[in-house]
Amino acid sequence: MNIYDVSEKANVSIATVSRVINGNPNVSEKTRKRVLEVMDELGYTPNVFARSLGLNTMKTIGIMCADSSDPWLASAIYYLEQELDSHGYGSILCCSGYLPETKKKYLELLRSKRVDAIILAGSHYVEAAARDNEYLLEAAKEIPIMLVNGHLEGHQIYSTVCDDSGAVCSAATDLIKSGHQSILYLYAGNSYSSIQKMEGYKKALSIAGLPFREEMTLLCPKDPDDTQQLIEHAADSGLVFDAVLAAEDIMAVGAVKYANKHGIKIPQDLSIIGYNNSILCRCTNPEITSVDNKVEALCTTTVNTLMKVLANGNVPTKATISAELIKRGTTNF
Amino acid sequence: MNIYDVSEKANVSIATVSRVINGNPNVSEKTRKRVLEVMDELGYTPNVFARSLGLNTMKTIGIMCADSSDPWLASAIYYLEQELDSHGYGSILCCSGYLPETKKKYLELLRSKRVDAIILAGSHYVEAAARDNEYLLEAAKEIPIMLVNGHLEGHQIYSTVCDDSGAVCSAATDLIKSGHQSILYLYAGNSYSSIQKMEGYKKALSIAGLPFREEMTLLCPKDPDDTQQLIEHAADSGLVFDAVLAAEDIMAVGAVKYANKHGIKIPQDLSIIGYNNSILCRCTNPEITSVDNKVEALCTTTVNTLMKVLANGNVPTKATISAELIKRGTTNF
DNA sequence: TTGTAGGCGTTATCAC
DNA sequence: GTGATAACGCCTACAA
Repeated sequence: MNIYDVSEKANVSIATVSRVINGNPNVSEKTRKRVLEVMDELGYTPNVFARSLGLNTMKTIGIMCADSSDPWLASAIYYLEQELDSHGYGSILCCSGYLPETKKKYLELLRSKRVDAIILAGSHYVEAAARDNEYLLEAAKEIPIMLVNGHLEGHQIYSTVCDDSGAVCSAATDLIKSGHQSILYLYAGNSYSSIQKMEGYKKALSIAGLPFREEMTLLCPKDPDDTQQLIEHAADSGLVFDAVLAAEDIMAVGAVKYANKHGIKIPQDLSIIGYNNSILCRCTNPEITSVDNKVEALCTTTVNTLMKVLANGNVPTKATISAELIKRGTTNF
Repeated sequence: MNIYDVSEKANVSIATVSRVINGNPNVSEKTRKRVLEVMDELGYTPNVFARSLGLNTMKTIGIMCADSSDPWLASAIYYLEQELDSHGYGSILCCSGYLPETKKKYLELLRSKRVDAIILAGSHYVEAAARDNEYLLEAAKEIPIMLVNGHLEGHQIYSTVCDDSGAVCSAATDLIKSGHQSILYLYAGNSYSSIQKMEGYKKALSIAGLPFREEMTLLCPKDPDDTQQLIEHAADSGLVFDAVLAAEDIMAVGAVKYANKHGIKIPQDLSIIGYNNSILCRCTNPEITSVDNKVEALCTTTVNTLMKVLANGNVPTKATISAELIKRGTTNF
């Protein structure tokens, strides 16, 4: 079943059939109708492989993420897929893991599939060391690279980021203004957004004239119980704090568990703010105040930018979106 | 940059280059080496479009799910993608939503992309009414359809399911044996697995000689607060229960919130069991006892079955995996 | 062991 | 408005 079968049955040339398929106006209404009927009758669908070969594009975008089961990334994937689909693009998904080598390997894999562009979802793709980002610059020589919540300068590299720094700074400032002096900061690593967030924390302290103390920052695993233990250990060692600001909701959950376990009253004796505004915030008692970093907006903006890029439009290489604090029971403002 | 460029530079025919690419043994070691060197030097990658056209396959599997941001589906996608990748297959992702029309549309979309098979992740694809499954049977005439936690009989349709019925029955029986007489059952809808679970609940009651009472089952939305309110309303209306068995963790979270709000002691006055063993179970206080329905095993089994199918092996059309109860603080056994 | 040539199903460029 | 025909890049009989 191919274009020849259709052309034969409709008594036209394959060129005409092709025109009908592609909506070329140079076909008489009569012919078009006949061809469409035959196509329908035969249940004909154009072969995408042949079409891709000729056009050298599959109208497909590669989406990379470290781990699609991470809640934030999972919803990012959802919004990206939906938005791409609405623009007539398909998506091929790769979970690259967090290691540089595997990231590189999967990027190559996607490139070998000749996707039209690659979207890197999440802030795990831009490393602190410039040489570790070389592979991205390299790939961007060939196809557009879109970063969702990561930032890197380079030809054909476009970033859409949330103002994580500003959001954390603002959240910390809210805590300080409502009377908190010692904010324990829980962070997850040193990805692009982790660094931004940490800077926001430092900035808020600096604005308020409070000193930044290394021991008030805790590198936490992405697990509520492990986080709880870490906090417990810090407190046992004499660390005093009246608020917890977490770079990820899951760590804020750990803080809530810590407080509940030790009979510390939330928010009277301990205020807690999470980040991402995920469903986890609504599972604890009390529910967690959290920064909504606008996954959906990040994703739709990314796709819209990409569409402009693919249409050879001129587009800014960096777009920034503002976060929003969602107030719940772990804070008293 | 194509096979001709390589052949020219290596002073061999394109046939030889092709043989080298495809690991055909009929090439002298010397030639192979030279060709590989040239390929490397030129940075040559075979064009997948041309290859796909000739072979009529892209070594790509379509993955459909209702909503990739659902935690269970998100991890299913993760495991499917990883397992497919390890077998040298790529994955095209589609989020179809929950409506029959859109499911159908996306299935067609995937088919038009000529994927080698389609994996339907989650139990939302098999409807109660036979005629609503017609589109699956139709598609299965052309390519293999794999159901992850759904079951449908048909040519080229393969199912891998968790024994949801047995798991719920066993959990309910545990509750009954530990002294509970009135188990409130929270369910999510009437998908394949929802029906299985409900049957498990009924079976446990029947085995214990307890009556099944319609009013002891609550159809809940996938939201902890809405679920909590629903339970509250039922209790206000005079419904009495000493245990809650939920078909999804998120509803169990709602039950915990209900108990916490009303000062009901868990598990002394109310036992709660969830389903999926997701991260949500570890966010509440106390943590929720939950049924682990083995997403990873379901996914790897599905992919392994698929690989056999694609290799024309003879494989059973249905595989069943057992669930496991993970005991935590919301039960006293 | 290696090379030649035909086919995979489109799209696009010419003529007419 | 329509039709022939040459790409697109690869694989694979079949020949040598």
